[in-house]
Amino acid sequence: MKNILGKSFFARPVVEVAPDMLGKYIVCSAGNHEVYSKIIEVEAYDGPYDLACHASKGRTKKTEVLWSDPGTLYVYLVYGMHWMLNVVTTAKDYPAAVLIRATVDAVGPGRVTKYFGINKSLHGKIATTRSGLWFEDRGELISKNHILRTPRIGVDYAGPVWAKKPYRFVLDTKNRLQ
DNA sequence: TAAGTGATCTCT
DNA sequence: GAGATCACTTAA
Repeated sequence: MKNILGKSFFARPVVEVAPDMLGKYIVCSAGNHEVYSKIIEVEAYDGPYDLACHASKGRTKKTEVLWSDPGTLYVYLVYGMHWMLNVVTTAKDYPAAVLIRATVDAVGPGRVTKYFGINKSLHGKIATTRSGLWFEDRGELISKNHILRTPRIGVDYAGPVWAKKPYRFVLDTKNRLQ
């Protein structure tokens, strides 16, 4: 069973979408074949008041994609060398996104994008059609008991409240095997 | 543990 | 234009 995740999947509060993405697959078309991998770790960034979310810095040329339709890809470079892959969620004109932090084949957000060959060319592209990059539900059921919640990584600057929000979702190691 | 790397933002 | 700041990785 391979169901592509559509706009309705992403058009929900980001703290609901994020854990639901665990166990789903990222699929990326590469020439005449497809590269895919199962998602095992994500983080949620929720709106203009979340100081860890880029949208809290204001709507700029860099961040404006966050205000796009749910299912839009938000890709940007950090530390001059690592691309981060995010998916816009919730609703158009509400800036929230899920950061893909790890798959079974690539642990670490910078390594995920390297594994799939992702760069700025996907920034602003829609992820709900079978072109470029999209997400699939391959029928793997994930029990809530197997999802760990922790604070997000690398966002200490966001202040005591937002830095501590348990917006990081990790699939229990026993359930990572493909 | 710290260097590497570059886009972007916040002052001048 | 200069300086600071990053949702990180790697090698040591």
